Amino acid sequence: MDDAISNTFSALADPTRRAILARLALGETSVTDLAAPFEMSMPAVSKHLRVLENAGLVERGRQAQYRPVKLRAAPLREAAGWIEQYRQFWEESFDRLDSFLKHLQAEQAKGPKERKTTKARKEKRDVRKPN
Amino acid sequence: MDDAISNTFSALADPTRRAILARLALGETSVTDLAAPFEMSMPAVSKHLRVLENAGLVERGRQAQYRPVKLRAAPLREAAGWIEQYRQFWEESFDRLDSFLKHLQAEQAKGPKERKTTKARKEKRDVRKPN
DNA sequence: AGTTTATTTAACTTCTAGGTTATATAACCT
DNA sequence: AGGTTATATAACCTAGAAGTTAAATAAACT
Repeated sequence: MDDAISNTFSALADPTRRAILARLALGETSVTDLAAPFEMSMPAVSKHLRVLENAGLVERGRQAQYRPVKLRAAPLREAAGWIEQYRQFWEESFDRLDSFLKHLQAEQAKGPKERKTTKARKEKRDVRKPN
Repeated sequence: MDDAISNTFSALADPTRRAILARLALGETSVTDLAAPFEMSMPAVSKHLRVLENAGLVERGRQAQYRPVKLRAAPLREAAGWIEQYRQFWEESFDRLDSFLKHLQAEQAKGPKERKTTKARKEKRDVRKPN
């Protein structure tokens, strides 16, 4: 895992971290505060915060002994962007393929000769990590 | 990791899997096809597909020896939903907090007595895994 | 029936994520 | 200076993720 989006999604994949983010939406606060609702040690929370920070989802300040944690929305834009870029396409292609396959099955019922996946293999194309 | 959203984000956190999904947006295809662009073994890709399937992002059919892989958009809706639910709030709160903190710092410059985080601790509230 | 093609399963390895406890650092308060 | 509070770091453990190779399964083609 080294690219930004992977980091973002990975950070969001943990319920504790999502809860922390949700809490932070209510406002900036201290690490101890953030840790309170969870049945886990402070260092564990500290690590989660480190993950969130590495993903750029969170920023840390300093006020006396406190290291207030603050949200950063930028990576969220990226992540949401990635999903949206495909999602609506997928919703379409889901329906499109669905009807297409029904059509194909109806055709195969008559003459089961040509195999769709064989053709698909021929038009193989290099789709290497389009991120 | 056991909840649906965690599974979805976790599945999306891998660039190989995102590439597979991107490829599938072009249409349903076979496992061999999907594996082709990657420098990894078939079983590796098979495992990735299993992950995507467990996350509900993909559905598998059967046509002869082939197990065509097809997209499912539902979990994407959920994931995008989760992000959007907070994102716009975060964008706001980011600005809100920013100006708030500037105001606070200006105040502290005069009389550095009250600590913001101390107050925050008192109004602590149980935000246990709101998913 | 035997071979080829497509895919999965099994049995491993290696690395990392997420947790622990114990200790260190840093700033505040007497 | 000494004690308390807030947080981070170190050192460790365990489970699981991601990859490998080798073998098993399933359907097609002669």
